[in-house]
Amino acid sequence: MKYVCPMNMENVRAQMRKGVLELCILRVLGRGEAYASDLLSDLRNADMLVVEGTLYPLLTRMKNAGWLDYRWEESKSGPPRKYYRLTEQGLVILSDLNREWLAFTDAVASLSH
Amino acid sequence: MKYVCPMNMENVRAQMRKGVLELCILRVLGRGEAYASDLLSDLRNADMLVVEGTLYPLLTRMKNAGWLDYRWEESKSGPPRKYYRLTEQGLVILSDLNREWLAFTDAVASLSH
DNA sequence: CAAGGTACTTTGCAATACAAAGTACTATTA
DNA sequence: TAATAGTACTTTGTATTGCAAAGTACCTTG
Repeated sequence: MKYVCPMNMENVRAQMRKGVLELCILRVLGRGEAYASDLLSDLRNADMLVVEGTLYPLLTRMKNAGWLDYRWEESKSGPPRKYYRLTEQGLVILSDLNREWLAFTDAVASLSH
Repeated sequence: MKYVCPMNMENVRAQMRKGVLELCILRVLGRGEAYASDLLSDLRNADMLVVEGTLYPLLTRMKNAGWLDYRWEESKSGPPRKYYRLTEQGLVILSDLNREWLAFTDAVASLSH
């Protein structure tokens, strides 16, 4: 069975999003703590389409890396929520990634001509 | 064996690059035809680290998608080279991706606050 | 207690970047 | 001409990870 290349615009858009998801999550959390649904709506409002199956594992990875931690909070309308916030290390990473992102967009711009 | 999260800065940088590699390649080819080594040095000059094992399969995928084609050219110092250039469709895709990239950087910027 | 909504988790698959090894052509040098 | 080095393209195997979809669990409402 021959491999078929799924090269198309929507796929490329998705690829772009992948690379900066961490940065985007850190940025949103830089505004204050939030739980997964908050993050999902903030990211979607910014046209950064994300689904649960992507976000939850990513939050777990970032938490394991020490960038985030969370506290449980009871909800009036459902199960308890994990409210994530930046750790001190997460703040440093956010600032590193912001710098990285600037350098990166410059690099892409330099290829325009 | 427990999965260990490789969440670190270098990995995130690599993720960022992945998403825009197609765009960068199209941009370089927008300046004129080029073969793989040309592309590698242009991309590296722009700090977009890429290795052969990444570039060659990607060029093949883009060619299969109809974005690129190539012609063979003899070389005085080695085996013949595949000179890639944008197809008409590739030009359209490049302009689409440029627009996409603008919208995308705006979206990321909107998350800053 | 059944149904529905919310929140978090898990599983399986597909896409793909990369390292590393492989194939092949040309020029140089002994 | 045989060996070596340089260049160019290809292939293979592995690891990462986004996503769809299904699963688990908690809470409220009728």
